[in-house]
Amino acid sequence: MNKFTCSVDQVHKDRVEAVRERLEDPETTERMSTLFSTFSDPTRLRILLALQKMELCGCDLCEITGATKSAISHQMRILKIANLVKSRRQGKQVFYSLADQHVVELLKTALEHVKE
Amino acid sequence: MNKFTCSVDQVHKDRVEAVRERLEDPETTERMSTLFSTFSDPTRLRILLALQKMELCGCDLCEITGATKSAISHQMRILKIANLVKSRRQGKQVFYSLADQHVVELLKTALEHVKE
DNA sequence: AATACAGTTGAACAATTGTTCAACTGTTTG
DNA sequence: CAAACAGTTGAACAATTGTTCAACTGTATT
Repeated sequence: MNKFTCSVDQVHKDRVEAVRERLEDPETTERMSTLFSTFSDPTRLRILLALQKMELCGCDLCEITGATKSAISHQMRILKIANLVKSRRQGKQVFYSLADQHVVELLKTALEHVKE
Repeated sequence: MNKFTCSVDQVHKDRVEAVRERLEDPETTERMSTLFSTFSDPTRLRILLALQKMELCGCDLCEITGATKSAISHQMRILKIANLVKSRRQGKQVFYSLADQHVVELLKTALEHVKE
């Protein structure tokens, strides 16, 4: 017997095949899981929720989240790579804002879910 | 100077206050991040996407994801605790299905996002 | 009653990851 | 030009977490 799977002859070969055909491709699921990962960290999530209210600089985000400048900077890098936020420099400060409307929609759907 | 935050006297006390008032409470953000975490694992995500197509037993999920029975079982436990899937036993097998419609909506929104 | 199959459980292990620390760059102000 | 402030960077550390392994439970079949 195969160690990694069950003996499929006995269980729903038809169903497995049908699901396989309709299932999203590996690249898509990989992207989706990465997207969810980005939203799953408490600090990043609060950053996104805060930026949903208004544009904010790094120090504002430190104050709001209670994280250090370094921690915020590391997280903003991840959020920028994920194309979830954009930034603009104004003098000594860097202002961050949400990159697109999809973010808002995902936050809204999740918010509705946790509030039942 | 406070090691954990910046010297706020110099940066947007008004903005920080405004965001603080409108920001979702800690319990809500905690729940949201937990929800996103549950969706962020590739195996769990593919399980959810598969169950979106039809009800499946544990062995079907082994075949579809390529994971062992043990790994699937561990993940199903997490998904059940999170109230994302429900299960029913039929003889030797346990059939799983999505617990509610919110899951579908979240998957749909994320899917739209990654497909641009 | 014995065997086979589906699924569960808990401990151990490896991999990932968020934060901290220290040193750094860039911009403004005195 | 020097000091102060905002932010960046990379290495190190600790915590979390998904998988594996081995032993187990429960159900059906012979």
